[in-house]
Amino acid sequence: MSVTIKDVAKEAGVSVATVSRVLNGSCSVSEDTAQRVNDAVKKLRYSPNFLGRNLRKRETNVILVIMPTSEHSLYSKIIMGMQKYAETVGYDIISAVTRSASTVEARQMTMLFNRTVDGVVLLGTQYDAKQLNELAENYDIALCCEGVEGANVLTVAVDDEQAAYDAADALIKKGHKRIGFIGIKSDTAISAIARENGFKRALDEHGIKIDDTLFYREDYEYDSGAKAMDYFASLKDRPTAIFAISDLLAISVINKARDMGIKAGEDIAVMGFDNITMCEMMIPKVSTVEQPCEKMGELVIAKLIENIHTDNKDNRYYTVKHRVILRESTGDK
Amino acid sequence: MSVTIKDVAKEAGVSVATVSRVLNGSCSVSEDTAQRVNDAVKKLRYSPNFLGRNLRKRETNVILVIMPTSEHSLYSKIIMGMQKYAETVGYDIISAVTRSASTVEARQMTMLFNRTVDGVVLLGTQYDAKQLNELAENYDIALCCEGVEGANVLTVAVDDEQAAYDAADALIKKGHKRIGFIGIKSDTAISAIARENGFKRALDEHGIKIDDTLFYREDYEYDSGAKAMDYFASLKDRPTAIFAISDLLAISVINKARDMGIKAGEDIAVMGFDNITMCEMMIPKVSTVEQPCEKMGELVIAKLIENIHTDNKDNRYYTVKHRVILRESTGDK
DNA sequence: GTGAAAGCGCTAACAC
DNA sequence: GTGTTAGCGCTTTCAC
Repeated sequence: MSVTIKDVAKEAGVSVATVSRVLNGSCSVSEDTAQRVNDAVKKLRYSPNFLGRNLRKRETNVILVIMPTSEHSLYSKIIMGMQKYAETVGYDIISAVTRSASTVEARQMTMLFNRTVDGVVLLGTQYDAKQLNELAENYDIALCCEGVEGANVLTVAVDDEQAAYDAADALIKKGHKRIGFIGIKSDTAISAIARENGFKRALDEHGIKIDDTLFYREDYEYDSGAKAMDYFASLKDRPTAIFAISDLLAISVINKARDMGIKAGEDIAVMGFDNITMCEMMIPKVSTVEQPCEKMGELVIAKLIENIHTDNKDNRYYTVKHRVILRESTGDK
Repeated sequence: MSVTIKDVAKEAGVSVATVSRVLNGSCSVSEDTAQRVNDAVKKLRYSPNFLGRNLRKRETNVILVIMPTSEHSLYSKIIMGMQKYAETVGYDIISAVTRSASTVEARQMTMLFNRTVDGVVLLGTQYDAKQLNELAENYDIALCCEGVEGANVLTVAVDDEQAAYDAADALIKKGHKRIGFIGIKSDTAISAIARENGFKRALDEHGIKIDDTLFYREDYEYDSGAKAMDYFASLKDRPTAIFAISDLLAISVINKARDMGIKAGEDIAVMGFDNITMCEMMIPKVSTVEQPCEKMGELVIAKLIENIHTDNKDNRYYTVKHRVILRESTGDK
């Protein structure tokens, strides 16, 4: 049915070895034979079977990205960055979605174990440090966006602590002293923890006392932002600003506030985190902390590919530069 | 380095054939040996190399989804539906992004040619009917979301003509007679053309004369919605409603209108198309036509897998049910 | 410069 | 019920 290297060899009147040489750009082939082979390839519309090639070469030049959801423009942008870079070095990026289920994640990891892919990037994972370290011993894996405490695995992420510090700092410099914080309940999500720590440090360094009633913690679901707003509005002394550790939460806050007759950017300042595409499409446009998505994607793939080709694995934690972006939701233009 | 079926065989004291039988659930293995093999597998942490397996079986159980962008929740949802279904039948879905470049699309298609995947679903494509028909002769491909005129290729999509008709019908029934239409300039995007046709038919059947000045056509970019709004606002007799063939355009219209002091849902009705996640997060919430994403994903994968396993290819055009959803942007609740 | 042949890891037909 | 072996399509020594 499908045409193989043998067919091409027969058609060109050469051996399969020669065909292989031509296809892989070996120099030790006469121009004349190369021409004949190329003609045969074209005539038969031959496309080499990568299962055979990869089996032989023991590599696939494919990297798998595993993520909790594909409905997050942050991830889309990171993957875009990965692909742009991968393309330049002859790799392909494919992706799979876990829906945050560890069973699904484990299933998808089999593509790594069974050599369907050369490496895996985890954009948030259910694995713990111990499991990751064990995996990293035998396979090439990397974390992106979200590190794992105690994991000695190649990681690329922003400095969440400093980023949250800078966000809070920006709010404080605008005169806010009562700032509500929206985080998540978790002692494993280290980005969330770091963001809370950075936020607290900013208050601290500016001599603002930490008021536990101004902390609302639930999860990343859209509704949680509205619930937080409900809560903050119920306080006798409402905060004048709110910092949410994700844009989606911030957007939910803004919408909920409007329902209550409170205008974000005028009556209350709201700052998110991530700089998802929607931030610019909202009214008001949402202030946030930008993660340099394409950069992160590029870096993690570059480092992972290096690891794939060496025994001396790089398991460092790379930090990329964030940027506070002030827009209408904090009263800026 | 990596452990193979041979190692397991040696460890268990059996032949590789027996190991293979145990792994693939052949019944003709004694419980005792099966136990020994399984023990060996566990002990050595063996995971079969799928390159070898797939090469031999001439299939990979992987389907590739190629799409123009990953930053579109419509696509994310469709892929989610694909994955949920694929999982139940032992297939994996992987995806790749073309950024609407035909060269990138062609490059990614090589994964089909070189047998890295068993089939491909195109979520919008740069190929024309002739090319698709040629491809479909030798490979298993399907279109989803967006058909191609004249392509005899398995396709799953909504009935765009009827869907747009229903959307316009809903606006007309609310009393609107001057309805602006935002489409795109293209004579190849058949969904866009069908939507325009459906829109016109609705006007027609309700005895509303078609006014060419109420048609604005550009592209799917976010900014185009704002430009359209600019244009419509400049008309001496402004339309009372606007139907955009994508939610993003509708959202852009709503935002631009607000900048102009025109409130969507009160001063002007706005209806989009797709029912992307953002529709529910906007203020006002956006009325739209829902495409049953998960259903579409499930159906196209089911049919494609059927095709993979038969010589009698199904190249029908399957239509799935759309649904008009009225929300605040058309003055509904 | 080119061909013959081994072998990547696996499955399946064929023996026994 | 189990082992031997051919071969999937390819790359890469090793000859010549």
